[in-house]
Amino acid sequence: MELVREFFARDTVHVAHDLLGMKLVHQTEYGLVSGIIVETEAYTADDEACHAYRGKTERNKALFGPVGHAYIYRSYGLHYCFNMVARSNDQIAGGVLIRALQPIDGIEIMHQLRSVTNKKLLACGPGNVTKAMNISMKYYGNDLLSTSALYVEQGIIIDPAIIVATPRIGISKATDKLWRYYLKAPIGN
DNA sequence: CACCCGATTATCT
DNA sequence: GATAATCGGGTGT
Repeated sequence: MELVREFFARDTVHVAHDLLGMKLVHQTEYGLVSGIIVETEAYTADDEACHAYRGKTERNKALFGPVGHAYIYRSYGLHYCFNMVARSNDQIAGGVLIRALQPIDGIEIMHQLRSVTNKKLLACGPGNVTKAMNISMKYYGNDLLSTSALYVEQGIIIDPAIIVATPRIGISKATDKLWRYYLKAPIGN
């Protein structure tokens, strides 16, 4: 079951919270890989830690584009990080960083794409999510709600009681905002 | 136009 | 725990 566009046309922080439990699917050249989203972070245009904070550039333009599309950027010149564009009508830009997945389909493929065997660590960390899912810049700006190789769909229902909010990781500004969400307990299949 | 540094991670000690 | 790898915006000359 696919998500509706309106899901992403809400406050970025709410979307980041609600994306937990959703399923990210990628039809790769090696086969189908998918995982349940278990960790996210919200970034909005009025937030100093957000790439869109200083205005629109060639690199971050997707954050200003249509909601439900992909924003992908290179981090530290080495890794790729995957975001979903989400914002309400009164926000000019915003996105949700996908920090970790619980692998569901194509676990063998992920093993080949990465060199770790521990399933818990397969797609843990934003750079590792893109590596394990084989997501590259070719999906920059792609619609994640239309039928294509890379999309999100309804996953499992998460008990709000097991969702934890903490400051975001790896940033030096706006660390007072509790915009990182993850699951306190591992989820069963 | 040069310099600085980051929404990170693998690898080494 | 510390550090290298590596690239393109942002900032200020």
